[in-house]
Amino acid sequence: MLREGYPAVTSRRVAAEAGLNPALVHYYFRRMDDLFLALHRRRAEQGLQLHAEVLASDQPLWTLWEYHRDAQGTGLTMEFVALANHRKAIRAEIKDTVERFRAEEIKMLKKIFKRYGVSPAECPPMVAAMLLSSVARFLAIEETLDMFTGHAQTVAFVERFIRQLEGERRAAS
Amino acid sequence: MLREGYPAVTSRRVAAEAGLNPALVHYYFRRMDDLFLALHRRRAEQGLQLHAEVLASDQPLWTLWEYHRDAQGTGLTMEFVALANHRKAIRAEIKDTVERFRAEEIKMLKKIFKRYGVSPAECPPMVAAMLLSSVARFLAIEETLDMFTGHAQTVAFVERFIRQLEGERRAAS
DNA sequence: GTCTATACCGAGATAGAC
DNA sequence: GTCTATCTCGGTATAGAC
Repeated sequence: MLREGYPAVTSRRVAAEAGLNPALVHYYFRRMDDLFLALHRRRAEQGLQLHAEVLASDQPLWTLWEYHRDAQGTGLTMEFVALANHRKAIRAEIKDTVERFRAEEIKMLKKIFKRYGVSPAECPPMVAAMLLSSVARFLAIEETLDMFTGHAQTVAFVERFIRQLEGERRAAS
Repeated sequence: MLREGYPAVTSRRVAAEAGLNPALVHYYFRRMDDLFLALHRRRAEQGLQLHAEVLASDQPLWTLWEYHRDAQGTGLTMEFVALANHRKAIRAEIKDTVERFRAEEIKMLKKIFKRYGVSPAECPPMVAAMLLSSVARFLAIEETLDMFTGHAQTVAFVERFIRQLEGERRAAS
């Protein structure tokens, strides 16, 4: 899914990867959409786990930023968004998940900004959530094309802000 | 391509849209990749035209921002990036185009920032180009999912910066 | 549960008549 | 140029044996 996009995820290939018969895929997941939904639900659970880790971290902004910077995770998310756009049956659930994650991150950033004394006037937590996700996703997309021009500078620019709030990154997550 | 993604663009469907025979598609574009490349080249030309308009504009930042905010354009660009990721044959050309556009925008922003007296230390033109594209693309992606939470605030946040530099938007492009 | 076999569809692509 | 006809492939999905 990550390497060749969701259209490459076919019952035949899934079976081949598992060393099993294609018919078995349809035994466990009647339609291919059911398979995608199952995968999506598993990812959503893992994502909630990660969110909890962010909140528990003593440098939550750094942790959140690193979480978003993960190119694999972003790549998969993009595939699911593409899937949502092209498959009516699963669109609603994917949209719901994306919205739930956004809402959680906004709540997280509200708490974090309050702790650091950032006034919502100078940077609303909602806007911060959008900017963080935007930049991280953009970088991830370009990396899949082996494009890296300006990435280091952009990362430095973002991390300057994070550093102002919670200092140098201490422990790798 | 925009509505259902590039995998939905098949020789049969292209022919049907044109009211012609599927074999004709292969007559004009031997492989489907040739068709995608032709489309991509036409878009690239139009993009260069738009870049020229940005430079000629008396409010270039506003014009550039509006250009990036176009959801259709962004949607198509995303499809071509997906295409580049999954089709070795056309990957190189698409990557080249994206890089060429980025380079042009950086050059543009250098000129614009110099005119407005923005020091590269506080905001490198390269970073500005990345941020502008990131946010605009992110908003466009979410709009395709009918998500709009936080969009207005984010747009306002970006436009506050633009307004600081070149004042209120005067003429619609 | 796991397999074989198969139906059915629609994709890309080409040959060859007109 | 445009068509008909056709090949081959690989996708989804199901029936039914084991």
